[in-house]
This record gives sequence, structure tokens and C-alpha cells, in this order.
Amino acid sequence: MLHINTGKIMEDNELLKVRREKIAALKEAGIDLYPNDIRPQHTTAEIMEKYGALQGEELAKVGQNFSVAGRLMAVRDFGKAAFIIIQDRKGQIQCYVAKNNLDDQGYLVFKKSDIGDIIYVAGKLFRTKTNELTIEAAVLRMAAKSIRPLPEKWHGLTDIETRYRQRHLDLIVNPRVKEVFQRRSRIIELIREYMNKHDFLEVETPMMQPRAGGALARPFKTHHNALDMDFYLRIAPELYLKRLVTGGMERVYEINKNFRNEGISTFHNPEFTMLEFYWSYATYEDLMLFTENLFVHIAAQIFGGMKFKYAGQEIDLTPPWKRISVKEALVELAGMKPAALEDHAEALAFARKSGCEVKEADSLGKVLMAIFDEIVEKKLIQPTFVTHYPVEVSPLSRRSAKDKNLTDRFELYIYGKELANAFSELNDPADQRERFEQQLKDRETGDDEAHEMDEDYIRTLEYAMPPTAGEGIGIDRLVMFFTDSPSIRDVILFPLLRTKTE
RNA sequence: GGGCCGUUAGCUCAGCGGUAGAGCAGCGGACUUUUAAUCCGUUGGCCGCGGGUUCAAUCCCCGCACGGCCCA
Repeated sequence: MLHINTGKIMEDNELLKVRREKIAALKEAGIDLYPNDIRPQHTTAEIMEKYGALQGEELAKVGQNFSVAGRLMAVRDFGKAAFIIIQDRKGQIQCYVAKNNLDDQGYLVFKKSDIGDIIYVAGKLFRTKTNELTIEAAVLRMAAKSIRPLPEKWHGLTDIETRYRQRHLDLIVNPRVKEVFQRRSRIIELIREYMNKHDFLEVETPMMQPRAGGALARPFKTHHNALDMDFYLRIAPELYLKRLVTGGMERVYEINKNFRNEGISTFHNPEFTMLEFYWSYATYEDLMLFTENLFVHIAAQIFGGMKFKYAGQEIDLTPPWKRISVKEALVELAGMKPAALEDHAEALAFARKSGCEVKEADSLGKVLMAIFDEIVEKKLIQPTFVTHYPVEVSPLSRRSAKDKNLTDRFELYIYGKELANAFSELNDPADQRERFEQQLKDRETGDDEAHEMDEDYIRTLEYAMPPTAGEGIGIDRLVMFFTDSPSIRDVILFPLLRTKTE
């Protein structure tokens, strides 16, 4: 239990007491339990790969000097000999520990070792009766002694709270966890590869911002002591990245965290990782193709194909993906009458009938989006670009040429979840000012997610930003899909949790 | 924020008014080719926290904390 962390109970715990006694006995014998000269020459995987196919005599020829270090995961003891399993970053290997093959100190270390200790083994390779490649230990040393017991070998650690709070235990005993994070790392590597290949420059922009702009969300507040100034943790890097575009970085991207002060769910963590990028002389339509190709690039490497399963549902990434406008979707998938799309009162009535929480003061665009979120979203299982969002909910997007009330924007949906948000950027400073002013009015009517006025950003646009398209892709959700993880907390090493008080 | 569920040994779980159980781990013993090794013996608990009901509460009731799922 977690209250094990208190000193009092730690002293009382018998398991810990036994280990302290072992430590005392080993120290008595002059053994360093935390040495600093351990240098394993091999990983378990290297040995298994190189020599896994060799048999008896061939194996005898490969030499005596194999050494590994790692966590002791299992012991099958026969008195004067034992089989043990050592786990390092690459996998596991079995070692054979026999009294006859070790010096007295080595054997004592083994006898006083516990599952969970980090040990070093050196010796030659052989095969057991059951044909398992095994290191015969000629040297056995303690690399780092543990005093707390590891979770049980068979059932492992399943308590979700303990898994998140003590991720080190989760990583030790649940091999799947490390695989998920290895894949996460690989996916991000592939994204960088793709962006770099297309001549995008990776940058980092502020986490601490005097105004939290670039998205419609509530921010976290913090304070700088020396300046005696409040800052917000960023909700998006957007306005900074567009300053860079204005400055001549025509293709930029950033992979970093955003912080949004909202609820927590299986698809929401208050801090999450986004890829955000800006591409000058391109439009949101170019971005759709670019996004398809990015996903193809990743899927080909990860799955070797375009189809994968998430939560038992087959998802097919083969381009081109379906495209549908917000209004088309509301008619086709929510059953709205086309006339209601243009009539505030009718739309409001439809929203209320559908169980949406909408206010009289909400603009038509907002009401339509509420209906969309409530009814349409969950139906978009296969990859779908939803286009042409209302201008009221898109204060940074360029207006569509055909309809000034709509924007050249899309969101990508997979499995009913928003995965990306993109648009042709608004670069007309006068229009941008009007949009911010409208947002201020929304704020006055109680929308605390409305965008703030940002004079400094408008000033930037007044120097002229090239026509540009920009996009944000949620990396955590992407990794969820590509690892078939049911919760965002499965793809974030340390998800946000309440602190526990003793 | 609301609803439902969970919190018992280091871990995984049973028990659900009569004062706490199993498997694994641990400890002691046997065993030099095992694969959750096996066999014999054995230690270990503020039954999440705080109230209440009761002769008696891990169990029933209320509140709180933390977590999970669903909803907003």
C-alpha cells in the first residue's frame, strides 16, 4: 500500500527488516552493495540474437566472457545450484548459478540476493537439458541491492493507481508498458523524420506566456517572483509559431506540451503533447494531403500496412480519407434540416432537444458545434476530415472564399475522437482584430474559453505574414491509436493524479 | 460537477454482523538442469480514514480521501 512510504510503517515491516539483515551480513563479509565499476559487455538481447541458434559444440567455441547486468526477476533454487532470470533494458536471459562455479563471495551474494536486486553475471554460454540458452555464472556480483519487494511475478502489478504513481514498478514487471513507450518514441522519431524531410525547422516556443492564446481553452496560471508577474502555461504555441513564420521561418514545427485547465478523462490529460506546424504558401487542402501522407509514413513503419485495430474496431488509413463539411455532417449524421443550419432559433431548439447544453446568447456557429460534438463526433470512426467550421468558433482561421461565415479549416477525426485541427491562417490584421473583438464579447457573455485580445500579435500581422496553413496533431491520442491503448494515461509516463496525503 | 464501482498481508484476490483467509513473495528445512520448479514447515494485517448503529462492524449507515468507468 501507499502508506508504506511513511517511516513508521517502514520500520515495522518484516519484509524490509529481513532485507536489512541481509544487507548487514553482506557488509560484514566486505561486499560493496552499491559498487560503481559494473560494466556489462552484453545485453540479454544481443546474446539471444547472436547465439540463440548455436548448439552444444559451436556454443562451447564462442568463448567464456559474456557478461550482463540487470534486475533479478526469478530464482529457481535447488540448494547448491539455481536458475535465475536477469532482465535488462533489452529483455531477459537465464543464468545458471552453481556453488562449485563461484567463489565464496559470489555464492554468498547469490544466497543473500532477493528478487528485485540488480546483479551482474559473467561466464560462458551453454544449453540446458530443455535447450534454453543460459549463462553459466563464473562471476556474480551485486550491482545494486533492493530492500523493497517487487510485485508478484505471476499476476504482476494490476492496481492502476499504483501503476501510475509508481511507474518504475509498472515498467519492471509489465513488459508491455515499456513496449508502448518505445513505440511512442519511435512514432515521434518518424514524425521528426517526415517534417525534416519536408524542410520544416524544429523550434521551441514559450511555455510561460503573459496571455494564453492560440486556442479556446482555460489556462493554468503561475507567477514569476522576480518580475512579480503572472504568467499562463501555454494552451497552444500557435501565436508564437506564426510570429516565426512572419519572421521568415516559412516552415516550422514544434513537438511539445500544452496545458489546458479542464477535466481529466481517458482521452484528456491536462498536459499533453502536440505536434504543431506552419507551412507558408500552402492551404488547409494541402494540409489534408500532407496529413494523410504523414500517417501513411508512420503506419507503414509501425504496422507495415494501413490497417490496424483500436478497441476491437478496424481502422483503415488508406488515403484518400473521407471529407465532409460541418454542415453536411449535421444534415447527414445528425438529421438536421438544411434550413435549421441557418436559423438560430431552430438550431437552438434542435440542440436542446438533442441534450446539448446551450445558452440563448450562443452564436449560431457555437450552437451548431454543440450539436456536432454531441451527435456527429462519435459517428466518425474511420479517418474523416471535417471541414468548414463556423467563423465564430475559429478566430484565427481564414474565411472561406465561398462563404464568409465559414473558415478554411478542418479537424481530423478517428474513432470518434479529434486528432488534429488545421486551417489556412488568417493573416489580414484588420480581420484578426475584429475576430478578437468578437471573442471579447463572447467572454462578456460568460464564455471563459474565448480568446483574449492580443495587440502584440496583431502588430506582428501588420508586418505581413505570408499566406500560411497550420496544423496541430495530438501526439498522445495518436500514440493511443497506434498502441491500442484504452486510456491516455497508458501513453503518458506520469499522468496527472491528485497527490495523496498521509 | 453528477452517477456507479473499488480500496482487506509486499503483490493478486476471497470473506460481507460473532472479532481475518488463500495463492504468490518472504522466512526455516530438503534438493546441482529448472521454466509460475517441487516437497515439508512457518512468519506476516490500524480490513483506506473519521463518525454512527449494535452486546459485537472488514461487513450495515453517514461523511471524507484516493482511484476507475460512464455522463456533463
